[in-house]
Amino acid sequence: MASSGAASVDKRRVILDAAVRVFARQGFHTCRVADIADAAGVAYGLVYHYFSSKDEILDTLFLERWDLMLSAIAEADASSRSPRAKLGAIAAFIVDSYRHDPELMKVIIVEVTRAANTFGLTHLGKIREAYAQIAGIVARAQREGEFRSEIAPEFAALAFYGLIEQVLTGWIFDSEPVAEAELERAKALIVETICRGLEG
Amino acid sequence: MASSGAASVDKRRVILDAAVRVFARQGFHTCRVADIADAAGVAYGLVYHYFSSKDEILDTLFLERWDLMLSAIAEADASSRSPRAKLGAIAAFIVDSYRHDPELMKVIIVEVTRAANTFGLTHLGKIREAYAQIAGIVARAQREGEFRSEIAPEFAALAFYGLIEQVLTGWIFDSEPVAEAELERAKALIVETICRGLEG
DNA sequence: GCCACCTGACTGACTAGTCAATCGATCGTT
DNA sequence: AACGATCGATTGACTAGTCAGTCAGGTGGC
Repeated sequence: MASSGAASVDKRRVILDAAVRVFARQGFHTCRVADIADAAGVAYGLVYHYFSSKDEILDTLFLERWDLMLSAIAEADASSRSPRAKLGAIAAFIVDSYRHDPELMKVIIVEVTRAANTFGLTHLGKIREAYAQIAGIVARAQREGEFRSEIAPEFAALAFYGLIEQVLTGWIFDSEPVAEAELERAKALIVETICRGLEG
Repeated sequence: MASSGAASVDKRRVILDAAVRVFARQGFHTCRVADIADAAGVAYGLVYHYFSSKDEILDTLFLERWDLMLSAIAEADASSRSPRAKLGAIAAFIVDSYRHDPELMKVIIVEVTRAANTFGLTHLGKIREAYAQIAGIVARAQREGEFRSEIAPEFAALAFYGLIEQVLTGWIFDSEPVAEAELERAKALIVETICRGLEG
C-alpha cells in the first residue's frame, strides 16, 4: 500500500538508486545534485523534499549497507563455527555485496570508507565497530587456542579487512567486469592468506 | 645558487610544503588555492607561476614520493636478501616515510591512492607498478621454493600492500600521534602476518 | 633596461540549496 | 454524485555564494 495505487513508486528509493549510479560514475564531489535528479527522472527540488542535503544522500547509502554488514559480522561471531569459518562468512558477505551491487560498494569504499577528511571522519565510529568486532573473533580464537597469540587481534582485523578492501578496490578499478569464478576464488584466497598466518 | 642570495628560498618548494599541510588538514577538494598561498606566505598568483593548476600540485607531491617508493621496492627486489627480508625492507621504507612526514603520507593515501575517481585513475598505472613489483618478489620466492605456491603472487602483493595501507590509515585517523615503538612493532607485525601464510 | 619573480584584485563559470506555485489523491459534506 | 477543502508530493526558476584561474602591473637583481 505504501502511499498510492499499484503502479506507484517510492521516489525516495528511486533517488537513492540513481545517486548510487551517479556517485559511482562521476564521484560524489564532481557530480551535481541536478545529475542525480536527472538520473532519477525527478525534478531538482524533489531531492530536497526527501533529503536535507547532498551529503545526507551519501550518508543514507552508507549507513543502510554498513548496518547490514555489522549485522552479518555479529551473526558470524555468534555462530558456533570455527574461527576460520566465521572469517569466511564475513569475507563471503562482503564479496557477495560486491557481486550484488558493485556500484554501491564502489561508492561506499571510495567515497566513505577511504575518504578520511569528509565522510570517513563522520562515520569513523561505525567503521571501527567493524574492525573491533572482527578483532573480537580473533581474540576469542586465540583464547581458545585455535589461533596463535603472536599477532595482536586488532592487527589481524586490520589485515583481514584491509585485504578485502584492497581486492575490491582492484575490481572497482578494473576495466572489465569480474568473472563469477574470480569472486569465489577470492573468498577462499582471502581466508587462506589471513588464516594460515594466524593458525598454529 | 638556485636564484638569489644566501637567504633565498625555493618558493616552489615552499608552496609544495604548504600544500601538504593544507591538503592534510582540509582535504584537497575542500581547501582553496588561497589557503595554500596563505600557508606558504606567498601571493595567490605565485602559485600559478609555478604550477598550472591545483591538480598539478597534488600530482607533483604524489609523483615525487611514489617514485622514491618504486625505487625502494626495486632496490629491495635487486638485493640478494631473503624474500622475507625484501618485504621487510619495503614495509620499513613505507613506515619510515610515515614517520618522516605523516602529513604527506596522509595526502598521498587519502587523496590519491584511495581516490578512485579523480587522481587514483590518473595515476593508476604508477600505483599498479608497485603491486606488480611486489608480486614479482613473491613469484620469484615461489619459484625458488622459499614461498609455497598456493597463493597467487598478485594476491599476496595485494594483501601485503593493503595491510600496510590499512595500518597507515588507522594511524592517520588516530587523534593522538603514534609512538615510535608502535612504528617499529608494526614493521615486524606486517611482515610476520603476511609471510607466515606464504612460507612453507 | 631587461627579465624573472612576484602581487592581489578581478572575472567568469558553476552549483547547493530555496521557495512560491502547481498537481492530484483523499475525504467530509451536501 | 458533485463539490471543494486539505495536504503531501512535485516542479524548476532563482538566489547567494564559492572559487579556480587570469592579468595588468610592480620590484629588484644584474
